[in-house]
Amino acid sequence: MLKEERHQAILSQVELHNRVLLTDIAEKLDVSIDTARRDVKELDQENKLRKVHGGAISLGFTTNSTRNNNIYALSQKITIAEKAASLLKNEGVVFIDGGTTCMELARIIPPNLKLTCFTLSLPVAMELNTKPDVDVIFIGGKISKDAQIAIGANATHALSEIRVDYGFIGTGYVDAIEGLTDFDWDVVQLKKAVIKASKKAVLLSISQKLNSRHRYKTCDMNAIDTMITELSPDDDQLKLFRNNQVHLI
Amino acid sequence: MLKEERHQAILSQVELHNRVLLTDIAEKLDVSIDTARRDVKELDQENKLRKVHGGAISLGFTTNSTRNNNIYALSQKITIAEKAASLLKNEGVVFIDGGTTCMELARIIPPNLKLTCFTLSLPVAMELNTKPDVDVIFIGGKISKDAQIAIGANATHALSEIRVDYGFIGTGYVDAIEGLTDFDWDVVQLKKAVIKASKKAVLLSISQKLNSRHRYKTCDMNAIDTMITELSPDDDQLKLFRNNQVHLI
DNA sequence: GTTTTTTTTGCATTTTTGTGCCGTAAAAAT
DNA sequence: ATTTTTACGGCACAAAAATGCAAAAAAAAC
Repeated sequence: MLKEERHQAILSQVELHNRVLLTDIAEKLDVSIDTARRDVKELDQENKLRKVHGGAISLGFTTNSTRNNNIYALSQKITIAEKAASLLKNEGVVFIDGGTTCMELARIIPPNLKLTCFTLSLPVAMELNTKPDVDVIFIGGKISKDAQIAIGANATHALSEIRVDYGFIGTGYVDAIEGLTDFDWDVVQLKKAVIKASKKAVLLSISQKLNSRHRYKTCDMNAIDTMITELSPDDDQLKLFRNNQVHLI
Repeated sequence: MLKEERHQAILSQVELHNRVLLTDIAEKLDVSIDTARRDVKELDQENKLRKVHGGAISLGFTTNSTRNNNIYALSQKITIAEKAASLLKNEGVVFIDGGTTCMELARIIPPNLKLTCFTLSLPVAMELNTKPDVDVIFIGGKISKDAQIAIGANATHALSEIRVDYGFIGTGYVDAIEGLTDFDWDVVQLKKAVIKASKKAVLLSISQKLNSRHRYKTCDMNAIDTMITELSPDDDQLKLFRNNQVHLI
């Protein structure tokens, strides 16, 4: 059997079953494990598949990073995400909310950092799932069409049974006096539950949201342990928030 | 024998078998290996075939495999998905599994069909979420890195509390006698739970998976209510499955 | 018809490539 | 912490490709 033929056979196996074991290749194509390994290695270098310990998996699984390039205020959100990432510790257990800012946080998690991440957000879960050393736990429930997060009693209840080191959350509106507010009642219920489940609640918010408010209240500012904006902590725009016992980063 | 004759003979061999060995050419056409090599080299330069170490392979053979960079056997999977979609009824409650075939099913759900869909798969949930009239309920749990589905006791238990009209599932391997098998133990546990939670279990599988088996068993064929392949129900390849009380579509 | 030139072919030699086996290192599993 | 599985480098052998050369065959020229 020609090498090229084997390569084709391996690729079709990978695409058919999404994964293949080296031992299976060796047996099926009647070659040694070493040859199977070398074949897979070459195909991996040609980007035809992805080699993993003990076998290979289809690229289709990993290349679905359809990055949305037109995120509002992306650079600011990346700044925030980087600050937030500095709080992450190896072997930590955290919650990551939905929303574009939290999505950026998920995206920049260093590849070798061991984490356990809870989330309610489908896109965040997908992104986290590309990190080899991150355990992802999705809190199930009915999925909200626009926010793409799980909502409802089921999700809220599931949150009541966990306790994480850090809960990274976003909010629609934030004000030094009114605290965190939003216009979606379901979402507010969830966020309350998240804050309760977090030893430390970390708010990620771009400065444009400061001093804005809406209908339903998530919590007071003092329920927030740390607030992260793209601004320097001693920026004038943050002076109203220094009265509260909130850490600014 | 003229060179041109040999070239024709080599080409016809390649077209017929998709491949040919230099040694076979030399023997069959009664020339030395060197001549065979030189012939193949020329044909390769004329782009009539592709020369590889030890022989030659048909161009179609390789371009074919590089073409389906997206999803393997996509057209077949769409055929299956369309058949599966015909089972969907308005206001129905169904479960949709992960995998590329089930993903196609999720994709082609008609926009005005009112459905409640349970799923364990992140990509399927994302896709379903784009349908305005589909209620999506994600069954939470630890997310499996490669399959991108929720696994574990939590998910299994959550499944035990629901009952859907149809459970559309995929499988890694299927055999008329051995039934459905897979090589991921966690996934098998999940599928068992899905089948239990379904009034009718519907298996979606392309014909290439027929008569293949692996380590762990999901269920016998008779646990499946309906099996859908891209083949016509009276196709010969399905004859072994007619003994079971499985509907074929 | 013969000679010359060009092309083709086969052979020997060297170089490259492919494959299996082994020992050890690294990673997972228990 | 120990055992099992998997990965990787080196080695050896075999198969194939490249190269150079010379003989044979075919084509062209005279």
